[in-house]
Amino acid sequence: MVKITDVATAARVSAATVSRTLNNNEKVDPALAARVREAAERLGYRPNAVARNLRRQGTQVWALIITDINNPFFTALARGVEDVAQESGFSVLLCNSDEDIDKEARYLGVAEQERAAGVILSPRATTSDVSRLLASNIPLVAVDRGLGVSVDTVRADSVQGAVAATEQLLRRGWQRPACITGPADAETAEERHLGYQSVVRRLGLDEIVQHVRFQAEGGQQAVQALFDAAAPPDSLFVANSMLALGALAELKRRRLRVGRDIGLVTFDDAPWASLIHPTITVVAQPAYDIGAEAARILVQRIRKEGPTEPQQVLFGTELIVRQSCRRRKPHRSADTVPSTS
Amino acid sequence: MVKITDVATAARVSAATVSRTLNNNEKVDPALAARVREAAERLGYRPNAVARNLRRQGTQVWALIITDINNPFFTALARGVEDVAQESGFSVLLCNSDEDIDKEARYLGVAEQERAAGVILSPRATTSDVSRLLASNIPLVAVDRGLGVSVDTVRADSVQGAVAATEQLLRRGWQRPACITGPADAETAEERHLGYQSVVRRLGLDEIVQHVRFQAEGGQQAVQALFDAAAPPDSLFVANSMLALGALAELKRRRLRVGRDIGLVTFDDAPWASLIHPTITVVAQPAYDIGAEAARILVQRIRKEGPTEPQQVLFGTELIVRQSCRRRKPHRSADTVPSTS
DNA sequence: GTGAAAGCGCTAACAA
DNA sequence: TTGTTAGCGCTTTCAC
Repeated sequence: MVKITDVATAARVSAATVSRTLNNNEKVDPALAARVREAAERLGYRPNAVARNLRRQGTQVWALIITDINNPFFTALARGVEDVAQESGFSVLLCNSDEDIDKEARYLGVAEQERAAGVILSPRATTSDVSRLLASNIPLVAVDRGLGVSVDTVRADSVQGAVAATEQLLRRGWQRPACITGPADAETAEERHLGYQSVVRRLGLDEIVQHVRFQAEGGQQAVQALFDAAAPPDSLFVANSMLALGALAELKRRRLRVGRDIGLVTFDDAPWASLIHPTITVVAQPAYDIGAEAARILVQRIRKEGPTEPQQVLFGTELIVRQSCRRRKPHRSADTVPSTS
Repeated sequence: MVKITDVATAARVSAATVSRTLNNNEKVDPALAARVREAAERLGYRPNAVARNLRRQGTQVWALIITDINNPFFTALARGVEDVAQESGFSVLLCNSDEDIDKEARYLGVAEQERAAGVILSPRATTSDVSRLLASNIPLVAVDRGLGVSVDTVRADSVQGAVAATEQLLRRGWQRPACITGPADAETAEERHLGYQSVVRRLGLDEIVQHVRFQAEGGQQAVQALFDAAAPPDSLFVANSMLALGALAELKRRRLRVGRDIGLVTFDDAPWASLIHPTITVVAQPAYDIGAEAARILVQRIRKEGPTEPQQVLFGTELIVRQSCRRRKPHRSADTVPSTS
């Protein structure tokens, strides 16, 4: 492995000059600089980032810890983070906590030990322990879900989105909507539940809620539980697209026809939502923008610019009405049915 | 930031003893060890991994560079990598090259400079330049796609899968299958094309091929081109699920009914493939296993175990027949049509 | 079994 | 403008 002193020797200058040239920090004599670059090129020199990080007491790497790499919401968010990071000279270490509090803790530990320049975290629970990170003065931005402690947070308005979704079901004439959501200690799960709750309570309807893991299997289990029960719902508000995947599969298995026998609205406009039959009515979140905004805030924190108090950014959501919330019978041929929305 | 000397002072021992205790390498007097652990705990000491890496001349971090984070195939593969890495004490830095040769090069550079313990790469093209990495003696395993140079490679048998897919279309009575695939310099794209080609040539059929970007937009464009042409195909073999997403959207827009007007088989069993209408016939790859196997090989390389010559692992694929390759008309109500397969 | 001391490769303060 | 020097925090001989 060729190192800086090898380049220095080859270019007949000191290591400091090589460093200065390659970091083009200070003015170096063009002739020397040329010799340095030529030597570095010829020897195939790659600066050792580990040594540089140690000396500089800091890295150029972020940890982005998300709860589910299979969820298109998070991959879109990750792209938003990545694009802004790239522009600002940072690399992104993407970690999948898999909705597992231990994995999350492990990754937070790695981020701390590797002295990440910053962390963007989608917390598994509001009680996720980030105290060590804060104690280490590593800037942290929470995305999608908030934390018990006060940190920069970027998310969408889950309550409002859930209200809109539930009201849409009722507007279409459904009368017994149930809510399938994630674990109660995950902020998005609870807020979407609360939005649903506020609507059904206001109208004096039964509150029917299933808390399950935020994964396809959870959605499947929830549908099983709901429709094996004595008084099944007539429609579903589903809190994210992974749950929807499982729920739809199970409904299909039971030959319950969405948009006819059953109404359905789900959070997140997954790529397949407009493709399946019937097309799915969704509450879309600006996932990419959430990630990009979180990244912008993180850059500010690292550079110690901007406001000192924690920022709270709340994006709006958009209800995209498609076929799955319909109640009346569709035409004969499903393929040619225009959306009734 | 508390460092090892602070712990040493607090525990009234030397830094060396703290290091030995915390790495439980050598035998340390239990009494001292207890004092060290107590002090480390009390002060909230976190070893600085950057310093450790420099001293040890190596890291515990892998770079996993994939071409599309939105593609469920790659996220499943990533989970396979991650699980094995975790078991073996490594962390995985996931990088999304986004089918962009420059981004890929940038990430390869980062992996090299950060002295990654190993790299798993899904090469954008067979000509992707990994020479620097090899020169730095960083173990490299190619996944999904091969490279021009001879390195450990783990992938599925694309040719065989493409042959099976194309034959399935013909078996169902389709007579003008087209192939929608990725850029010709991506190995999977070309092999899937070749599999298709071998079948249509053998039968003397027209070879109708669209090379596009391996993304949803590409699939859309390909369908536009194919069906705006003078002699459109009657069926499609699509080389991955992202292309399929775009192709299906465009077919839907054109009111071409898959499984009736148009036959379709695609690579990759995406989560939505069995959910949409009609359900999609796919060539499934063992994505998780490919990732896990690549990770196992990488561990071997890092530990300098196992065979010295490059390993080539080829997984089989599985044709899962569903509705989208049908030709005869389905029953009236699409929801209750049983699969004809 | 423990401590002293060297040094991983780089950058930044200080001298020249 | 350039070189000399110190030192980032840790691990690992080497001597005791």
